[in-house]
Amino acid sequence: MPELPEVETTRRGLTPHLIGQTIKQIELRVPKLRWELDDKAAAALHGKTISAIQRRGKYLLLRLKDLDSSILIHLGMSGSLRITQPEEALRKHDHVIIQLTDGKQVRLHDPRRFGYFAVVPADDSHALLAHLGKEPLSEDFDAQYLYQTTRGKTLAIKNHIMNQSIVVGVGNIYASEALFLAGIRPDKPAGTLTEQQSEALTTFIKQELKRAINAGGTTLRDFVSPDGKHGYFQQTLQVYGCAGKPCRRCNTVIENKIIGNRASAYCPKCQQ
DNA sequence: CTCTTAACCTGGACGC
DNA sequence: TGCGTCCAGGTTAAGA
Repeated sequence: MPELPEVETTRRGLTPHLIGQTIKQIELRVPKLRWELDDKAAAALHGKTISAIQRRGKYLLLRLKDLDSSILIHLGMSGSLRITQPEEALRKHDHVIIQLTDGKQVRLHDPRRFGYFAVVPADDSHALLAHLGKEPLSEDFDAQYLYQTTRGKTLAIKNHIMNQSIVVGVGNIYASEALFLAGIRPDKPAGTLTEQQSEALTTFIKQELKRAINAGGTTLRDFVSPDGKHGYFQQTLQVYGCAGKPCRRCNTVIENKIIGNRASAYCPKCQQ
């Protein structure tokens, strides 16, 4: 579910509920998600006030007032965060509960448990954050940067733009969509990208991420933003999940190819 | 260093 | 209804 637009939608949904709120208790209901969870570190945050919620790539960071630690959350493949009242019944896979002093709770729900919850240094020196690439919606991420980083690379361009140490937040859906719009085959060796293609790809990555954020994210399976609304960007997907169907542009059947262990849908005619 | 592969997990869809 | 198989939005550790 969560690529950059879904994480950003989550951040925006949580912000009005969490800013200025104080943590009463953090309950870790499983010993580990992607990695071990640390009860002691979580307990040290009791009584602390949330001052801001930031996003870095697909990570969420809850900043805490007067503390040199932050809460780091990753939603993995199936994670979501919801604001609930304490009397609401716990669902299976509600793994982390942050109880706030105003009575509300934030629950991290993650069936596949590929997500993560940790207390990390507020200076973002943690290994998971330290080596992240550029934010795709920043001016830093431009055609020249993409072009330069692809030189000499033989791996597929789709894998390159999904590499979080190059550019963050782009996952399987938006990589597939941006490559379609740019007219580039997903398995094209990254090093063979022309400057013109780099320009187009950069433009469409930014465009699609922005459009998806404005639409409230893509709803696949059960993605729900913290206020319970569903995103509706899925209605505008051109190739992702469309294998076997006619291309919306030229009617050629959309093909599916496994690239880097991930399903990759593309139009064999529109994308070269 | 670059690249590929397997692994971590559960649940839903589908075929028989 | 039930069982087996396949697939899924991400990431990284290990191996080639």
